[in-house]
Amino acid sequence: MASQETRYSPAELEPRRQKLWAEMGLDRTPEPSKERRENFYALSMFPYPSGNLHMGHVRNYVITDVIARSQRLKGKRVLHPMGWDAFGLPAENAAIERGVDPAGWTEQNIAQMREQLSRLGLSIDWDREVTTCRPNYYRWTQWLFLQFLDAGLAYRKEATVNWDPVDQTVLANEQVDADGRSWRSGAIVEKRKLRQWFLKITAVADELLDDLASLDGWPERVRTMQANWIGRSTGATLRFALEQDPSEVVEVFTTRPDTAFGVSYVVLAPEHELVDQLTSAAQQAEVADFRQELQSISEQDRLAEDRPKRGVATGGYVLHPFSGERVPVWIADYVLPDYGTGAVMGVPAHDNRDFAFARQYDLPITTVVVSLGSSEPSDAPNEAFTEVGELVNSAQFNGLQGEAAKEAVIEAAVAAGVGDAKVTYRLRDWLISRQRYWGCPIPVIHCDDCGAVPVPEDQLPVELPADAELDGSGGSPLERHPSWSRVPCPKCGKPARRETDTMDTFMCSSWYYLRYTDAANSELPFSVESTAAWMPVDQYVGGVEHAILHLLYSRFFTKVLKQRQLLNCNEPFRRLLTQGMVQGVTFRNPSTRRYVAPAAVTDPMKPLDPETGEPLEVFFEKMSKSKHNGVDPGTVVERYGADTARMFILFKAPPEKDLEWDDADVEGQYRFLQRIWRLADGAREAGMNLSASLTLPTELSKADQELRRAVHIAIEAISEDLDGEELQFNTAVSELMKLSNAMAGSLASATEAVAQEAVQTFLILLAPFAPHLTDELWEQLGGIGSVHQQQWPLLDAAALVRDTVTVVLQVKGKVRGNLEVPANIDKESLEQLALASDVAQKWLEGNPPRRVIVVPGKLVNLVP
RNA sequence: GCCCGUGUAAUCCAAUUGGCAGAGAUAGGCGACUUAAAAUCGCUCCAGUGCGGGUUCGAAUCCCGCCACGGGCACCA
Repeated sequence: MASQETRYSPAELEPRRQKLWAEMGLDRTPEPSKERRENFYALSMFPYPSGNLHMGHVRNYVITDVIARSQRLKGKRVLHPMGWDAFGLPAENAAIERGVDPAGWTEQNIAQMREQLSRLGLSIDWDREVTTCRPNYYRWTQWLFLQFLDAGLAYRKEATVNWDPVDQTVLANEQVDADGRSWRSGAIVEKRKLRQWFLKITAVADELLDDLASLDGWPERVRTMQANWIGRSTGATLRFALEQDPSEVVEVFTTRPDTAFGVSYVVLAPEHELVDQLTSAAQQAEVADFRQELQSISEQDRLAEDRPKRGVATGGYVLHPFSGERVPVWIADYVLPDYGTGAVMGVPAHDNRDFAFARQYDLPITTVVVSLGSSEPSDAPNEAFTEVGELVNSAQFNGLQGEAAKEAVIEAAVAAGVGDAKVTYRLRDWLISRQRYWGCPIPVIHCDDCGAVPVPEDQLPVELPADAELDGSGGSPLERHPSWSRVPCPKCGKPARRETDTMDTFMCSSWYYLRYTDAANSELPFSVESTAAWMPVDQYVGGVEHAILHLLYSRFFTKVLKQRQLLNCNEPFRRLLTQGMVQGVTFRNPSTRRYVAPAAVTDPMKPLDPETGEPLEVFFEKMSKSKHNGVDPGTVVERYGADTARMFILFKAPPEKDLEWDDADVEGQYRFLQRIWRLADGAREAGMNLSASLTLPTELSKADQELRRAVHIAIEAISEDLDGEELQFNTAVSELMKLSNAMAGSLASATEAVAQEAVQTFLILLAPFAPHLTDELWEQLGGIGSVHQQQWPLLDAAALVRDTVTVVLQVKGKVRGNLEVPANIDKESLEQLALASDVAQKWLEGNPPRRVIVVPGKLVNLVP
């Protein structure tokens, strides 16, 4: 009879399996258990619905899906949801450019992306889908804003803020990069003085910083980035009274109160409010010129470190808080108005900046700290001594050292009423106002008599008007709307105006993971019970670009909601995996700097510019349209199937690392899955039936033992890769390949029960990675139910045991031979065997070794 | 300048955390099958782990000093 060979055809099989899963409700979240540890929350950072799924999304969601699927097989109740970060500028810009409706445009994109996502076979519970731009979601974003307002953590103030001239809105500090560019538009931001809404994230700065230590499931570098961003520094304020009016003081912040007696001058930021009062008549013109000049240069230039420090004397004097001596007051560009108190004490002997400044303007340098046990201070040091040490020239503080010196000075300052211990932060309050239409309206009404009045809860949501004019003419579209903002004051009923700013979209994404736990709740954003069951998220997966932004804001929300007793967890994300980028091969002509599309390159081994014939540079870069190096997930899925795409992405690189897209490797994965198909085909033809109940014989042949060993090695290794300290999908896939190689050579000749165990185990282990193929084969081989409803295989430690092991025989640390010995041999016998071996005879030349190192099961090292 | 990460075969990546540098894959070479090609199967070439020291019986792994690349922070008082 001819063989009934079948073909692996993902295009036919994958949609069919997906349909079955949907009918079975396989991805639905089970009722959570009361026992928290039975529940597992697997979460991907939700996407902005641009309408186009890209490879970065695929990598993100496939990683989370493997985790979700494997946890289900391990018997956990899994929550694995998906949603849309759907407010944002692209929708509004599309409206301006093409006259489309932002809501319709967004919904259409969501439908399109949901469709693209569904082709990947992700086990997502779509019943809990969350869309931040829909009133039934943003109603609760508004409700939460009112919680912040009620807690005194939301306030409006006039401040110098970052203005994005391209997107025509303000931005939070976190949304401006080190080069002063907007995270979205890339435009250099401008400074503007505006009245805006802020959330008081600084109120929990200490918790945000200190609790980083508890996040041992987070990458170290993300924790460091957050710590740097929060930037806590501990020190003191000292007050210097004005000479001409001792009731006024200049307050400085310093981390080195112990250097107080080394002050030669005080420097104010040019913007400091006391500058005018301090400036003498003689210095008026010079001070004015200097301030004028600073106005004309950009923030960037002013802050560039390599610039020489510049300043002018105000002609005014203050009095030293301890000695009462006159201290001249300067203004200088290196003192920033919005850090600390906007004023510093100049201690040139012990601060590099002050030292440079003092040198430049010939100001006195007084040494007041010397290194421990050192001699006399040098009169003309050539650099600042910035370490802590022993105080000299410091009156009653002489001889004190290090921290004790700092504390003594602070204590004395407090006692004399001239200073306080003080902690400052780099972190600023979160600016959440945006002058745009497509965002969540801030639920506040401004009344001339009552001030800023919160919209009563029963009037939420404050919905966006559907008929706002979006023509890009500048200014807030809500503000220009003829009627939307005109409402009566909820308190007094007089005509009042709605707040027309919308919220930063990061507000919407700071709590979406809580909504998933209780997505249909119409009474509250989420119940305490539902978050208690699921929170914190067990595994969060997303890009490292949110190391500060989203991840810091979400931690902030969590802490505030806990204080408000709306939530009972301290940190939202227990474990965090930051996946690397997906990069595409890029060809560039080094002389013209132009990117050449890979399709135009005839020989990828020796790439030449099709126009000029010049050789091209080849490298990998983040996929983008302008570089012509994007690979469309849809095309790949169409050609090879979702399982191949998933396998490739997981196998090609460790999850945190950047991944270089390579068509040849994709082919390789496709071939692997085809081999699996043929392997199963063979087993089926040989009559394998997974539902047949077979028992392992007590005596196994050598070959059977080897196959079982391979199976259980795979169970052990893959379990560790998926659930251990470090998630390693690439090695898990290679373990699967190893097992399949072992099976290919031995399955046909193995005892029936051993072969069945091997195939069954293999399919379950592979199921999280290639869910469609494995489910199909499971069915073809007569398995009961779906492969995804099975139990994760149990490790049989006995199967790993070998009768004999090969130990390495070293002489003086160099490998000189092997020894095949019983696995359970004791140390002494192993040593005897080693000494008696030919290798020992040959290399020791009859002399007894000085030392013998025996590592049981591994090696014997003879040291002559 | 400071902090973090990464350097292993032509390429992507492993290495039970101090124990034979190679598991897996891609590409290449050879062979089998084929009239031929593709597919498939089998075999196979290629590194002593970025560099220089050190600790150790033994180092990719630990320590010290460098280099390269990537990322973060940066006049923060």
